[in-house]
Amino acid sequence: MTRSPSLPTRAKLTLKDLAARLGVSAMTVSNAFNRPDQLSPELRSRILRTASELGYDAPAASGRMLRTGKAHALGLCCPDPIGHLFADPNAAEFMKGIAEDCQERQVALTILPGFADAGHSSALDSVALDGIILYAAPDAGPFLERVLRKPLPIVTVDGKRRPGFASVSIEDRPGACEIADLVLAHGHRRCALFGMEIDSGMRSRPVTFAQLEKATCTVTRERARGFREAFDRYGVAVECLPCFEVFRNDAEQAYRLAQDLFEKEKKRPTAILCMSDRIALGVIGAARACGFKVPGDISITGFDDIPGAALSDPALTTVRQPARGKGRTAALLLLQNRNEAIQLPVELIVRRSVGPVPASPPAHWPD
Amino acid sequence: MTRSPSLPTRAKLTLKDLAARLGVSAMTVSNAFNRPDQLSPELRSRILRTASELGYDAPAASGRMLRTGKAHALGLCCPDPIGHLFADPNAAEFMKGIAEDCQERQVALTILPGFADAGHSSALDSVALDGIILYAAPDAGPFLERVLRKPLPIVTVDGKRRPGFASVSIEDRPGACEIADLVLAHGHRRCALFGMEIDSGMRSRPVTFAQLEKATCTVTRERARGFREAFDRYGVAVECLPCFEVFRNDAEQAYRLAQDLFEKEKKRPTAILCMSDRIALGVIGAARACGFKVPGDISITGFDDIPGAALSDPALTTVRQPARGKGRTAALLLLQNRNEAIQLPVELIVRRSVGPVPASPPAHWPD
DNA sequence: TAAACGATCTTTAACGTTAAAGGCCGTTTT
DNA sequence: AAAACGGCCTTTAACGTTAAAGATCGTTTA
Repeated sequence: MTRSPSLPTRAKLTLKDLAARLGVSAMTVSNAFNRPDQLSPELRSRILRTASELGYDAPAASGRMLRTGKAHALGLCCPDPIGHLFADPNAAEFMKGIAEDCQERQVALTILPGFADAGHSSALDSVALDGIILYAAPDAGPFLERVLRKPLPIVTVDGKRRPGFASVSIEDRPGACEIADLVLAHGHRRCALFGMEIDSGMRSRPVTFAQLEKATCTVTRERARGFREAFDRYGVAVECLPCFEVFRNDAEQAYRLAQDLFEKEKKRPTAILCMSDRIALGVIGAARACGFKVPGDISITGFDDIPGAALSDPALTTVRQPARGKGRTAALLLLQNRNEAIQLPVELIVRRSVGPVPASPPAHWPD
Repeated sequence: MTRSPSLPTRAKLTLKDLAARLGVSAMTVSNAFNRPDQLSPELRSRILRTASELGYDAPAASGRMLRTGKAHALGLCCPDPIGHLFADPNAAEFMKGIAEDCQERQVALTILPGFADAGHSSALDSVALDGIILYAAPDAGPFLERVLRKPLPIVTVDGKRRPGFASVSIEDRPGACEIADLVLAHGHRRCALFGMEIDSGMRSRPVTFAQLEKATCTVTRERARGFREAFDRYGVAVECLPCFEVFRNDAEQAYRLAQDLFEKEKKRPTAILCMSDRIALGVIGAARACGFKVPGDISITGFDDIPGAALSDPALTTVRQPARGKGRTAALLLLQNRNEAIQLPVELIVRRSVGPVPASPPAHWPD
């Protein structure tokens, strides 16, 4: 099936071809497209008309890029599979923020695929970009190294701050501390902690608090430390709390881990602190599936304040982070070539998922 | 703040510079990166080592692109603001599908910004791409024209099929017909219809069925026609049904329109057919806010089967479309340069949001 | 022993564009 | 009348890369 039998075949035309055809210089044709003030209106319209007739669309981007050095595209690097950016509501909000800026400035947003394997064949080297947003990268690893070597402006988001690179992050630690404080102030002492991934190992599992605190994933680590600050203040030994690592921030995995916890754990937590709303939503689901009332039997908190957090049942008490603002800020730093480290504020959002410690434990729970 | 004071300043190095420094030809350096079999391992490692020392990262993408003609990127064009792609669950699933293919083939996914205004300055002309996925484009308009003129492989998704262009769509009409049939088979006759946008006018409003049927937005139009087929079969005059256009498929807008309908409309519908799950979810919310039971008082149906559809209360009866498969297929057609028109099947998913016509109308509803 | 070969590296010539400088000519300034 | 100017178009020279063909030389084949 041919493209369009009626139209003149789109043999690849260039500025030069057009120029030859018109009897003008290539430069003049270029100017017709890019700098209307550089030639007479008549000639310009003649050029554009002929271009249109011949099926010449516009100066080729690749030639222009080589010459001008501008790719008109911002790259987004993310160690997780790309689908994650669309599946995770918090990531999606972040992307929306970037997208808004890109839209305004007429710059494309290029999502880079993760690595297939080693070797120099990765798309990272083949795609033309004006800058890179490195999202949620772990503290180290070959992926990171490769990206950081790129001779491009780079801004790291939700990652370790690196001297010489722009960065955007949020108040992970203070936020975690504040919400843990809220839970502790309600009298809870026996708590369980659900965190995001610790490193690039792909699994969900029970872990120690120390492991969370030493996560190579910055966000996990910082939120863990925030939790510790609050627990320390109340004299609660954080090492004794049951902790869990949830792979890729997935609600279902959190659901399963929580179910396990509810079924097996002897010491019953009266509150569960989750490092993300997605996890919290999964845990709430598990709690209800096991017959517990939230917050009557168990209090549960989240982090992020994703759009669904207010709509859950019960509405989730959480820490709001400006995910979209994070995206806008990152794009802005890149587009304005500003090398700054910016930390955005968070806000405690008290809804209905935290209550006082239940007078008596749920009947069917072993004490 | 300088980038990295300790490293040698990243003056822009080229293959040539490196080659000169090493005393070899530029071609050999190029081969060191791209075709290891073309030179001795010793020389290659010497080259790579020196490159690393000098801070030469990899052959510049812009040069490579010009020479090879490959951009290693697929473009995504969407007439709506980019944020939509992340906000709309169905669009997000579609994007995930594309992303999966891109990931596998190590191709980047470039999201193009919509148009700022007229003129040739749009990113569409400045960004290098290997192909374009045109998503949910209306049947006509300047945006469309511009995109279709591009001398690139193009696949239209959820849009009008055009001779000479690849396309991917789903069974919108049969799906709509089938679910309308289900509702009618339950005895419902007095129905209301909620559709997506009709054209690029940005508003939500009551419309006539004829307007829906003539929408320039292909999906809206096709689903309307599917509805008509079913209603015709049952001898129900579709022209008399209250219809609504919901701007940008937004749940909140649907909520408001539905509230209006419940408050003002004399003839009370016993069923509401929505052209998307998002709309349906909004309508369900409005129904409950007005004190109606679903499906006790009103039956409500959706379309798409987004992830949230099964989780809503009541679980939504809807038509499942393979949104992710749509994405994969589109990317595949582009990457394999296949010029085909593919229509993917849909499936009726019966859950709990459709019931029989209530024996008596809700007490507080005027008859 | 001559010819063919393979491994390794080099040379040449684009790929399509645009920044910068230059030429030409009619008009205005001094 | 010479000089300066501005409008309009052209020339030149990259931008950084790689496909294709060529050179060189030691080794294998006929």
